[in-house]
Amino acid sequence: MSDAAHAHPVDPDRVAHARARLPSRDEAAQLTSVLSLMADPTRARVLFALDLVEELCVGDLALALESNEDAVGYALRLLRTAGLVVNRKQGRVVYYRLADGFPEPLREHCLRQLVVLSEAPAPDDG
Amino acid sequence: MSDAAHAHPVDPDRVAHARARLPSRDEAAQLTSVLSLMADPTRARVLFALDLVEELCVGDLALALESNEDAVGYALRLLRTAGLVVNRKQGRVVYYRLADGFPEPLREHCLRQLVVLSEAPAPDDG
DNA sequence: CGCATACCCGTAGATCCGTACGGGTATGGG
DNA sequence: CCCATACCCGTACGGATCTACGGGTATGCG
Repeated sequence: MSDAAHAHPVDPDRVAHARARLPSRDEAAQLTSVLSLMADPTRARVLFALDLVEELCVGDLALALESNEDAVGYALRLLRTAGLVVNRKQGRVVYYRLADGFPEPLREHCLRQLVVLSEAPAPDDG
Repeated sequence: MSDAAHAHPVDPDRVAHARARLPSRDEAAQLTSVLSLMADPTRARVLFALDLVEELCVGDLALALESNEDAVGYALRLLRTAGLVVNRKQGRVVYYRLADGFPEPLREHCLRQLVVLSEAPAPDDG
């Protein structure tokens, strides 16, 4: 029977405590959707690049990432739709930069911090 | 032609600058894999719950999340494989808690901070 | 020893995501 | 006016990811 958990909570107190403070599944989905946007190599590197040089057009972005325009274009589409980046059109060229309201703690503590974390491997399964 | 970007960089200087400092695609994949682990409603709530009450068995976790054992079991498997949570077996019951080396900044600045961010909607596409 | 519980694992199915491709629009130059 | 450039969009395909299901192992109880 995998469909249901046990009927007798082992720690009813802790279950109630967690249950009361836990974000709802809908709230969790909302905040994880933001996280999902950075949880992709291409998008993460796009954000890194824009953080480094402030502004870059699509073609240069593809060059900097050693990627192609398709991948970068798709990444920018999602980032733009989410409002994490904004664009400025000058002639035929479209320049992208991080949005003014780009989450500072997210950039500082997620992206940059994760570089450090990825260098510290996790212990094996128990 | 979507396969290649333009041959003439608009800002060769910025391209070179970004290219030199950018994490490689492999490094990016490694750090985004960590991010991907939290970028799921079930796993994020599991981590939230364990952060709140320190220790919880699988069944109680499913109760607290109002989920089923399958979803929680799968979430714990990935979290455990990645070394983000550890388990302790007492009799038939398996208790889970956050790993000792669980990234503090990740918990503090990603999970908790994202709750605030999710409440500030992003502007529309430009 | 036989049964129920608590959890784990492997597999199949559905669903989502990222990439590749073709075509379209707007700008700029000859 | 015609063509090349820079970028965007819609579609189709391959791959990854999550869920659901059946079965397996270990513990505790009578």
